[in-house]
Amino acid sequence: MDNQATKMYLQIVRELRLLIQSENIKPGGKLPSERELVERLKVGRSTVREALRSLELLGLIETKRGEGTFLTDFRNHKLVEILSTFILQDLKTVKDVHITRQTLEKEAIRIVSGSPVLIDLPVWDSLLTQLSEEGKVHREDIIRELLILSNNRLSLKMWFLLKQYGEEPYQGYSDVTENVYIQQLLQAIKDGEIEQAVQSYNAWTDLLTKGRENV
Amino acid sequence: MDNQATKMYLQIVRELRLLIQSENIKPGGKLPSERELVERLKVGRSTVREALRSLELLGLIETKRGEGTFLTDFRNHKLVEILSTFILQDLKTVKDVHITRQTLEKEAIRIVSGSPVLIDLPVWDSLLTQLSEEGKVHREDIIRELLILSNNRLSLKMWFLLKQYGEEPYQGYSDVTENVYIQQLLQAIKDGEIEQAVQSYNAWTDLLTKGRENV
DNA sequence: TCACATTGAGTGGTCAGACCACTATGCAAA
DNA sequence: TTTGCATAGTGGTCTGACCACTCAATGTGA
Repeated sequence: MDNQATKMYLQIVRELRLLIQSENIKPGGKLPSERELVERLKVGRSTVREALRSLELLGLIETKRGEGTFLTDFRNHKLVEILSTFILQDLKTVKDVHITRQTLEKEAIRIVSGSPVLIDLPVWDSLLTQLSEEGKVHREDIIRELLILSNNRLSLKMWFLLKQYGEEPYQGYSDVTENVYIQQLLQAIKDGEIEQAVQSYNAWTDLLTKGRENV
Repeated sequence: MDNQATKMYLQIVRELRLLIQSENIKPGGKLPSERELVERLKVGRSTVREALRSLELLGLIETKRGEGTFLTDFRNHKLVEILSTFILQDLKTVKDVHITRQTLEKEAIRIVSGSPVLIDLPVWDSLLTQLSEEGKVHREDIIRELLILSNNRLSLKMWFLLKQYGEEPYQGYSDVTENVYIQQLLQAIKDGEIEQAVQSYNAWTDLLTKGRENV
């Protein structure tokens, strides 16, 4: 019936976004019933429900049996609002996604490197050891550790989202050069050398990005 | 059949996690087909699909028509736990919002200051003039200009959102000290002195934030 | 009139079955 | 051996049917 590459339920998620906007449905407000959405969007109910379930798991909507579906009242949960734009709207420019993501990563590096407590954690030595013994450490493992330690859940959450919705631009590019940068980064963090750490990060990232086209 | 308060599809999400663990399905690995899950979990296929769709929107799984459902290629299944935790309870602090926002602002400053083209724009002189003549420039005007010039729509959008949904911690705090920092910032941008610009920004922001803590 | 019980419409929750579109696989034909 | 095609298996979608629940209109008895 529908050869679209984009899956129907994602289409519906977008439609819902527009609907909420055009009908000015506010947090706590009621959305059209599933059966009404079926008519208006000309899709099956199960498909509508797949879209709604996804949004519910994300905390964007709330369903009450016998009553209806409601926009989550996130007056106190602004996080959700931010997440919703990521999910509901298209992040077109891949480049923007990558840069923003790198911004978050760099800030995490700055925060961690600037914390006397965090730079003394054994994890850095552990990673350095792994690097020298196994010859490889996954980029994501390091970055994730940094984001988590920087202790900003909002940033961490955004990072996850950006990571998911922007394709991974860093291919398995393991070679000696990369390992040097990684080692520099880890060492700089250990030493609390903030700008040196960022610089190593940049060099590392540039190396991995270079393999790609002039995006 | 099921009067449980917990919704079935959430139950299935949990079951899936257990299943992944017990069968040691690794990232990239294949999950049981929808029809097999129906038999094993004794539920309807649409219910299974609701659970799968949610996980897909979260980026935890990936589905390929004609092939099957696969675990997204994460390094650690710890990610799943972390994400789940986020979904279940959204602990956010206003502080996180502010810090994340400042991260975006600082990156914009770095980008603009590092661009020979951007630092030569007349807008900086214009703002400096306004500052000396009128004795005041709105913080938001400057920051917005920076964000826009940094030419990253995603960051700009995120910034707007954070600004809108996180309360504004910086209110009319105009005094001589603040103007000094603003002037330093603008001058540093003009000169292309990246770190000096960031430093001025930090001092400026600290000043405004400090005034608020006493409230 | 008032308080309470009943009923019915509307809504989300779940299930079963039916197609469709796509993919991989194995077997038969060249 | 290589090629081509039929087929089984998979996700994608739709339909219709119940169930469980909520709410408000309705009805009923004191």
